[in-house]
Amino acid sequence: MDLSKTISTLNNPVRRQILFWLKDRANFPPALPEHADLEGVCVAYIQEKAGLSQSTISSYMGLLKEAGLVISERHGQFTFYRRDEDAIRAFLNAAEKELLEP
Amino acid sequence: MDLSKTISTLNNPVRRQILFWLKDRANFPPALPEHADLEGVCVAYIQEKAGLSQSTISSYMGLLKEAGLVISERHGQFTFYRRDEDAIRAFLNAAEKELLEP
DNA sequence: TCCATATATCGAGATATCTCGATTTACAGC
DNA sequence: GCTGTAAATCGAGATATCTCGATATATGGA
Repeated sequence: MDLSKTISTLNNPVRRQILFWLKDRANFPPALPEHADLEGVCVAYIQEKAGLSQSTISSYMGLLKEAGLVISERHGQFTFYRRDEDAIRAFLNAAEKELLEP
Repeated sequence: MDLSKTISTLNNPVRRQILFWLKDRANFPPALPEHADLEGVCVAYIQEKAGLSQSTISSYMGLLKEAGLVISERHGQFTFYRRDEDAIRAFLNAAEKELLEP
């Protein structure tokens, strides 16, 4: 849990929005039939929703992954990203611990 | 509670450290006798502890104040800064609400 | 009023972040 | 192998942040 790294990753409205959208698969177009049983959302869908370039979203997802906030899984040509709920909770706990008294 | 603004204020190790130090007055030199009954720490003490320039610390304290994380009170030539515990808790609650499922 | 001290503000150079388009890599299917 | 699609990486210009020293403002005391 690198608090500094996580905070700087979250210090961007688009990355926070992506993390928010990833709470619910229904925020994205339905998965292809052959991906029906896979968790996560592929980069192209996230990109379309966010309205930024493919390269930007790819690197944003890389940052979110480095910070441990998402998990990625490759299936064929597709990379699927999903939230790491445990890591997100761990970040919030660490932030509380640092910020709150005593 | 402006989450974006608060996060970017916290996206700096020195500002987070200051907020941490302010948990305990004992992290700073003892107050002058004439300030014994006042809450908070003056800029010069914070500056000395942080080891950055006076102007930098003054503007950092301004940012922390703008973000609502600290409260300032002027007494004579001195400005005393102290944590706003309620606002800090409010930030953590807002962060949880945005980040956590559902 | 004049001076000293505490803090705030200003202007600027160095560094980091944002975001893009172009290119590269990885993979699937023919 | 060749082609097409998905994603990752690269290089760069625009913008923001960091941090400083210099200056301005506020206040208290001689």
